[in-house]
Amino acid sequence: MHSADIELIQNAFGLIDFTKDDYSEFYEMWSECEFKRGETITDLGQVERSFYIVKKGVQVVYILDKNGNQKVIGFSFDGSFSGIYDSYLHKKPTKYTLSSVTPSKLLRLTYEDYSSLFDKYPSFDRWGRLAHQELLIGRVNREIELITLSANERFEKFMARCPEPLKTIPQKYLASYLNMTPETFSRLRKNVKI
Amino acid sequence: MHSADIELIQNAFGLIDFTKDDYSEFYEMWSECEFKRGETITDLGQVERSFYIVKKGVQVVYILDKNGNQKVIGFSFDGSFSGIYDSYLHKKPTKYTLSSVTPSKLLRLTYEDYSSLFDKYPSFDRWGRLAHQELLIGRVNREIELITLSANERFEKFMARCPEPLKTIPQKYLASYLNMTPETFSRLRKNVKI
DNA sequence: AAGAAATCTTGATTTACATCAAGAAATTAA
DNA sequence: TTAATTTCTTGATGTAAATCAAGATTTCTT
Repeated sequence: MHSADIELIQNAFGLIDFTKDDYSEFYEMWSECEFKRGETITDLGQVERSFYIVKKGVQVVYILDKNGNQKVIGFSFDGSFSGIYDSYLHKKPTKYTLSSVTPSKLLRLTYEDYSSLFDKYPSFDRWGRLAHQELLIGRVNREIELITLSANERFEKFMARCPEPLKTIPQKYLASYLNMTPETFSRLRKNVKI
Repeated sequence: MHSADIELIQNAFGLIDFTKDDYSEFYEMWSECEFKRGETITDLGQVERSFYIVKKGVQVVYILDKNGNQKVIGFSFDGSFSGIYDSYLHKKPTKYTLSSVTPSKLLRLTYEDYSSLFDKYPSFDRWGRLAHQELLIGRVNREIELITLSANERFEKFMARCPEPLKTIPQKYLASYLNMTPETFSRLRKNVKI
């Protein structure tokens, strides 16, 4: 475990006070893995075995609708968490696919290690409460934008705050995340208010 | 504090082991309040001061879109939590309105008492982590349904699992929650696949 | 119980965005 | 570099659901 990785982990778990306890056992739980451009990390029907921190690259979680179209649920990239969370926590086959959009390096934590954290280090429950609270609020905000805004408004609002790593991936993923077709996305980009 | 209320609280905080500690101080934190049919509980622009457990009645959280249409984000009813959560936690004016659809009795907990819980009773952090985790998964599932399903599919899926208390409120609220107009909802009810 | 208010229904019309199609541009792989 | 592949653009057309409108029904209020 290199110091750069330890720093990455500490940043990802920002609400934990890492000066308080000895967390060496926690750091040792993580192992590195790599995925190629376009590689599927966790496929539909599998049980998610890992919780990830992204070292490098962009990953996408999508679901297939009944016409076989990919519907992007979310992204992960440098510094953020990744994985298919409900499958991981409930140990049940996933409806989603986690795919590596660009070549990626991830730090992986198994479910067994993840769950052991909360008994081993009491402060992780506090982290979990606050982290999930913020994730929940973020998800509701996205839901509001999907419900209340037009395609054009969703486009403009998203582009105004688009994280740097997402500016490098094919636009079809952003279009899908914004719940519109690549054609619509393309037209909005040219500022043709459709 | 009556024993029926204590039972209600214990059920709402299902993941807490109430046999382990003395929670009398916790029970005493709650106070009862009532709202009339159609009464606004927390209005747009206010800071939410309360976290609620519903004793009786149906409440709705909605946001106004730019045309002034109510967009229903969620419901609460007998036994569930209520309140405008992000405003409560972040102490900032809300974009939403919390309104009492039917005459309601709620048990209220102030933010000060809520936040004191986690230091007073360590097991509440565990509760918070797991409760928020499940809320998050539920919210993502709703998002998926909004994105991947047609109005007809959303209607059928929702009606198949519609909680009893919601069967008594005006259909326009359900329609809005399903992100469709009352007219569309009405047509789907007659099984006219539009 | 009667009147008022809100809600629901049904049909006609509109519209935002999807779909289809095909060529242009960019990116990847050899 | 060049061919192959993927992605992006642009126009023409289609459609699910919204909007508009107005009468019918239900629910509240007194």
